[in-house]
Amino acid sequence: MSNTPDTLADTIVTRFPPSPTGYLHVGGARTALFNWLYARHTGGKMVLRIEDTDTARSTQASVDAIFEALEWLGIDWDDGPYYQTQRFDLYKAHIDQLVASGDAYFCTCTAEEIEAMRERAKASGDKPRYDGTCRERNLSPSTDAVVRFKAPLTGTTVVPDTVKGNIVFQNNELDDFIICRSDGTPTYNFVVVVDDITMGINTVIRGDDHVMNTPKQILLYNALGAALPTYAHVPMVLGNDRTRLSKRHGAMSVTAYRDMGFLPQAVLNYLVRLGWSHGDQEFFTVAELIEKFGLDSIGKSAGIFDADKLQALNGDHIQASAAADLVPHLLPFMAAEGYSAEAGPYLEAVIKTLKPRSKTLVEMAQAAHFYYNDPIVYEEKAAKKFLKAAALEPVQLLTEKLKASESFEEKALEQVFTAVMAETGLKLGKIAQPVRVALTGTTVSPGIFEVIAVLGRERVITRLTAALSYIAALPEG
RNA sequence: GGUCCCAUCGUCUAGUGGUUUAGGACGCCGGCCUCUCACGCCGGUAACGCGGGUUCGAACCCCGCUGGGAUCACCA
Repeated sequence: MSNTPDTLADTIVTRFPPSPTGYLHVGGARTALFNWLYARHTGGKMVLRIEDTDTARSTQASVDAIFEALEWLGIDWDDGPYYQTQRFDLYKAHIDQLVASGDAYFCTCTAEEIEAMRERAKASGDKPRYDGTCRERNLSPSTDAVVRFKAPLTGTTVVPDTVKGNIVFQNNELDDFIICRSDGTPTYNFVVVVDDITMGINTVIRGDDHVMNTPKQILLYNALGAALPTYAHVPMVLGNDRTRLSKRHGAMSVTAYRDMGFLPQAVLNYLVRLGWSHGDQEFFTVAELIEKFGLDSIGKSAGIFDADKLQALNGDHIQASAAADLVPHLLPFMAAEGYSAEAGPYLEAVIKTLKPRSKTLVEMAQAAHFYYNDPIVYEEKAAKKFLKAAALEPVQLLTEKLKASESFEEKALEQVFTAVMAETGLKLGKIAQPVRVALTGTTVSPGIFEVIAVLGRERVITRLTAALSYIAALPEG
């Protein structure tokens, strides 16, 4: 790993810095996606950085979960993963630098004293913040001292933001925030800046819940003598109650959507459209996104996560996918449904019949069950309505003709049905429904000719014969 | 409460002063297609938060209000 900043000034370098305190949720995934798309779009690079300085809450399981989610989404990176806990020496050096330059100082105020300060400020209607007790005391390092950044008391700090324009903060709203805890570990706002500088990050795309941190970070850039990155604070993704996404909003983890039968490209497509637009276009392939994504058409207002729309989009992506490409995604869901299938022409033919009628892979796996399920178990209502005496003659006739038919192509099958209709005088519905129940166990399935063609002669004859026996065994009446 | 951000159909959005009776998508409701359910197609429902300006003309520009959100740690 290298700490050399990228020297190619016009190469875009973005980053995705998750903190491993849980799974990757949809909001985080969108942030990763925007950074990734922008890097890919510009031919730049994306850095992955694990922000694990909160050792109490960070877990390896979370790190693994994040990798797993990113991999499923197809989001990769060019540099890293870096772990902040492995960079403490670097942070320490920068803290020393700021202390030496007079931009930071040691503070020995206790938690109680700080608390009292806040109470006093609140009582007098002021902003509760550090009052600068140790600011000019020139204290030396000691075991219980923290290091505070010496923030300017007057003036303004402006955050130049690509999405929101210039955001102006009064410096007297900021206080001397802590950059190094009494246990010697650096704090978030500090490590982010040191990392972004040393990793050569020149484009920071993140949720706008970070805008309040940005002036502090800008002050740090200034003190460290580094050039500011381009900022793009993207509006947040909210739950349907319009508040920050959290546990109570139900499924939030990216992998939960994988497990519910969503395609990664559909999730990506949905997420990118939540806050970014390209005219009226709704459907995008990943390649198209890379080609078209840009910071200029990111919206300004927060968006609400809408599972219905995701599902509709998932249906579109299923429909747009080649059957062969769906195979590896579908197989695990078939296994979960309790039956096994194997990749091959049969599965692909099955998928073709199901693509237009499936919103998720779970639905598809459920709907595909009958193609593999022998013998067919009839749904009670379906059997009662269609597998009765009246169906005996046409189904018998159809079975005979099917046995004799040379071809099992849909065209030929249609002719067979036409012949049966002519001989029995029945309409197609009267014949197709009993056959559908005989072949699938239900009244709902893909087109009857499709089903017969895909199942093939052997299965069809076996199932029709079984249905005939079933009807024959029925008690009179 | 302070600070900051935001404001077009229920939701995601197009729209950057006149081409707008405000378009698309999801959802919802009808209809068509039809061997079932879907798909598809056709049609419908539904929005510029309010009040002031600026302008010959405002969804688009300015101000105020209201509403919503974010954030205020020795978390990240």
